Amino acid sequence: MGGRPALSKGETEIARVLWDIGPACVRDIHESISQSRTIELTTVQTYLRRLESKGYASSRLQGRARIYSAKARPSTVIRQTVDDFVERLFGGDAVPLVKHLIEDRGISVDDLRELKELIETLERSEDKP
Amino acid sequence: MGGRPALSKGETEIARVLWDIGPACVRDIHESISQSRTIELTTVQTYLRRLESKGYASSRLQGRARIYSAKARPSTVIRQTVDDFVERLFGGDAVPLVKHLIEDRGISVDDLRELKELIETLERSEDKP
DNA sequence: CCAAAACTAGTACAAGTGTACTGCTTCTAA
DNA sequence: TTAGAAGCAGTACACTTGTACTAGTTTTGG
Repeated sequence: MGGRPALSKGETEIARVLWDIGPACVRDIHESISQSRTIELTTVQTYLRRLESKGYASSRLQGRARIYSAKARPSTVIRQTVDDFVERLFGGDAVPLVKHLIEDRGISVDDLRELKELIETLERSEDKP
Repeated sequence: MGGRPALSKGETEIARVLWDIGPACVRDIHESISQSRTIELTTVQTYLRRLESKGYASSRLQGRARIYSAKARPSTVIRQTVDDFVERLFGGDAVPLVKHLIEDRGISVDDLRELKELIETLERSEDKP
């Protein structure tokens, strides 16, 4: 499929920020991440370079600064990553994972209701295809 | 937390087999995996050694053969792995992942019903704690 | 008894990852 | 106008991971 090599943990962290704050320079990303943990600016720089070389980001020089933008859409990346994860840990069956998540994850009553509605909608649409 | 280093992809594959078929020697595990993909026996051996050194398995010699047993319970490992995963990809919020899974994963009508019941049970129990 | 089979322990090694330093260049403020 | 800040590209390096070979040791079928 996508052909892109999978993202590592650290790369995913950076990609999320990039999706979040949109096109940004190294410093912006670094600042965003620094709020939750310590990391060197040059480390962020390395990740961004790797993201670009794997095809998940692109960059252009704007004046003196290099601006990075996400290239793959989050939904695509999430899909691939989740596929892989479910395969790895549950042999491809998503149901046990869903159960684990809703049972074990302190999901709020409101969210539960919303999920239930989502399920009901799906049931209806699969009932009469 | 748990102190154990995280499992890699390949290690997880082996650990799942170990949970599945219970204490087993290298050859047993190898045979089980060979049904779905090609892998050298010695590769399996290496994985088992690594599982042991990371604290996820233990082994004893039974006669000439070394028998490996899982040491961590699946639920524990799954919890840790899922925690990490949700954090990494969704900033700790499980709801989007659940949505993705039930919307996008071709879950059967029967399973959907079951999930709905699970949710209803949870709603009731959280309603009056 | 002996060659082949079954096992193990040890070692290897390239690719990927996390983390970061260095050194060069261009702005900018005093 | 010049020293420090801000950028960037390049390089480094130890650790992990995936994958496997090799060389020994014990067992076993003929």
